[in-house]
Amino acid sequence: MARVATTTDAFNAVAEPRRRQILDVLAGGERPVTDLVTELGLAQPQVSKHLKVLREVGLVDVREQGRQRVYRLNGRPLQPIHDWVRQYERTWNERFDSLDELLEELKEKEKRDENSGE
Amino acid sequence: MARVATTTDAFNAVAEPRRRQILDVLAGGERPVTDLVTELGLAQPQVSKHLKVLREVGLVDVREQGRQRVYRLNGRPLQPIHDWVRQYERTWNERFDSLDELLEELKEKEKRDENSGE
DNA sequence: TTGATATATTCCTATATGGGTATATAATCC
DNA sequence: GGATTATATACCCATATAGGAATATATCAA
Repeated sequence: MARVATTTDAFNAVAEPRRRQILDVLAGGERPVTDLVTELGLAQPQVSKHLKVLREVGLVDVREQGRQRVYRLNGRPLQPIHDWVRQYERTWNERFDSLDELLEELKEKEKRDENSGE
Repeated sequence: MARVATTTDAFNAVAEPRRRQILDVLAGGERPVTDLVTELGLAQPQVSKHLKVLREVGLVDVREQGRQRVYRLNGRPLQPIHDWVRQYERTWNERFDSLDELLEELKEKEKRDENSGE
């Protein structure tokens, strides 16, 4: 098998830097494709193809307006990424003071002790 | 060109679900490869290859212990992902009450107005 | 109708990948 | 030393990219 499809989930869709750029632009408000083309300095077909991927994972919505397709950001599919990464925040952040994180720490220690006794 | 290399950054390394699984296990404390093999139910060479990718982006560190290689999580490379995704939190979260986010909102509106007048 | 503009789709190609399998390497035990 | 255990690497293969280029499709303008 090859790599997981880019359209599998937001994790994969967003791994491509161009697609993150597109979302970053759309974060500033909805845009027709041509705007994205000029702002990204990418060829039009490539932009359309990236938009297709983003559409398939639900990260953007389209609205037809004359001959233009206006794309709008929909961040919801990013939430699973946020949730997953957030669990690791304490691994790079010194301060972990909430009760929640303290409990996480304890669970970690438990598992570590279990494991070292083999 | 093909897809961006998995070893380019944490975004790409972590897009593969198996590698997220590995990190999830390592979040419970450092582990030798064999433990990961049994916990993931994956073949040993595959695990080693995934670990190599994770090593190359700095998401894990290794420590030699006899004939074992004990892998340990290093979450720091995840921070850019966290930072990027966090900017989109308001797109799925109803409550955005901080001044910071309010300013973001205003900037957004500005750009949107600029854009609609064309 | 003809032409121009906006966007999507198709075809091409090079490339990296992920799993499978076999093997290399190294440490440990007898 | 020889056997076993732990891990990494090499090789093969099917596959899905991402960009490039050309073209299809649709809408608007004159």
